[in-house]
Formats: sequence, structure tokens, C-alpha cells
Amino acid sequence: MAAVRARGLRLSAARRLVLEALFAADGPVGAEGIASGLDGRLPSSDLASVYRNLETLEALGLVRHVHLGHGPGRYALSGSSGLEYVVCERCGEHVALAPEALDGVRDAVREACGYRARFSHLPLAGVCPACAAEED
Amino acid sequence: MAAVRARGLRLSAARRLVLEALFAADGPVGAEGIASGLDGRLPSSDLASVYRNLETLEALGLVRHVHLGHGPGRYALSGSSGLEYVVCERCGEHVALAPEALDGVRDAVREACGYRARFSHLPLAGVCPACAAEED
DNA sequence: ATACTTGCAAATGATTTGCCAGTGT
DNA sequence: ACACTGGCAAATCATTTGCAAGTAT
Repeated sequence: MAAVRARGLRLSAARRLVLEALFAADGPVGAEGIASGLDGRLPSSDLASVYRNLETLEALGLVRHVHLGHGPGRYALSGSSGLEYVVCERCGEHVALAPEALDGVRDAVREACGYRARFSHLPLAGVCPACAAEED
Repeated sequence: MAAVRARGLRLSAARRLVLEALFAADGPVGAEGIASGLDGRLPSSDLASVYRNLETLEALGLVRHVHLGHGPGRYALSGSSGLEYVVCERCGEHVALAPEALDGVRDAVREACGYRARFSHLPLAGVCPACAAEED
């Protein structure tokens, strides 16, 4: 929250609540989940304000959002983690990995088409081992 | 279109138009683009019917859709190509590649987390060489 | 003939915006 | 004080659904 003040933004109750929800969440959460106070565990707030604050915080680089398949976008603090995601398109489960875990993939991508791959906004999609076993 | 008949579906004008638009397009197109007849080059049709037909054709395995970043989904014939996509999250440009071109990436993904990677629905995201040069 | 399809309108889900009253600094 | 924010309602965008009329087979 010091970071919020440092950039000249006000630390209002609604803003603090967004930050607290993201901090308390165990993974990326939807705006609806934040507005509901993580389903009652925290005071709830207005959905439009949540979206506005997420936008603001994302512009400051404190928050990121990821699209884990269809459905609403999910938001997370970018500060500490910088995590990247992998989703299974069959069962929908996702795993969060430290960027280093995917450096081998990044190298392969660079070799294949020259891009610098990033999996924090659009996750790496595929079929998880469990689903792959069922498919065969 | 033979494939459509083969599965017991009727080949109506609206349905044919969706197929023709996808065939005439040079890449994945949005539903709006199909409904507008690729901006006038073909007769236009009703947006709701376009969505319904895309859904039907996708269920038959004739059509696929890909999410190239924010904005509406894009649809393409799956028949001939089976292409996979790579998008630049900075400039928005995308490239379509034959699956084999990304087999090295698939191997790296399997090694990193056991998943069977697929880039036809959620593209491989990153920063393209041109944007990477500008960033540095 | 009759089920599958369409076209139009209205509903939905996610997100954004307008506006004015409220509040952090 | 004053600009930055919040809350509420209404607007927007992409997509889906209800339903009566139309049509492919």
C-alpha cells in the first residue's frame, strides 16, 4: 500500500479492500469475487469501483490480470509473485509457476519464431497429464 | 460442405454464407465480420444466426475459434489448416504457424510441466522481435 | 409434412461510463 | 478547499436465447 501512496494516489476504503482481497486470495480472483469480499470473508464493495481500482492498480503495475479460458478475467497482485500460468483446456484446472520453470519453453519459442514468450496474461494452454491419460 | 450434409445437417443459405466467408477470409475472422459478409464482399446475414451456425459447425469439428487477445473471438475453418497462433501482446500482430513449427515448444512444455501444449484456441503470447527491439 | 433453421427482439454476462455526492490529504 | 473517489444507474460489447414464421429434404 506504500506503493499506492508513493505514486500520489489516495488510499481509500474501496481501494484498500481491493488490495486486501487480492492479498487474501489464494490465486487469481474475478472482479465479482473481490466486490463480494471473497464471498463474505471481507466487507463487500461496489463492482464498478472494483473495476476502476483494478484498472488503476494495473496501470501502476501493482496488479495483473490473466484470462484462464472462457469466463471473466482473474486478477492478482503482481508485486511479489510474477507468476505464469498453465491451463488445461479439457478440465479447466490451472497451475501457477515461477517464470524460471518455463524458461526452457521460452528458449524453444525464441528458436521457433523469435518471440519472447510470456504466460502471465494469456496462459500456456494444453491438456494436463491426467486428462491426457483419459483421452488415450 | 459435403461434410455438413454428411452429418445430417441442412445446407441453408445462412449456413453456406458462414462457410463461404470463412473460406474467403485470409485469417481468423470475427462473427461481426462474417455477418457483414466480410464488409460487403459477400451478402450479409443475421448476427445471431452466424453465432448459431458457428457453434454448430464447431461442434462438427469444421470450425475452430481463437482468442487473439482482448476483443471478440475469431473463427476459422479447421479442416485444411489446423494452424496454431502466436500473438504479440505489445503490437497485437499475430502469426499463424503449422503445428510442426511449434513441436519443439511442445516438447519443452511437456518437460517443464507435463502438459500437452496446444496453441489453436489460446495462442502463444509474447513480444514479437520488432517490439522486443524497441523495448530495449 | 415436419423437423431443422432463420430473423428479429429481448435477455445475459462482463465490463465501462456518466454523474454527482462524498472524502482523503 | 480541492481534486481524487465512491456509489448507483445506465450504457456498451460480445454472445445467447425465445419464439413465430420460413424452408430444406
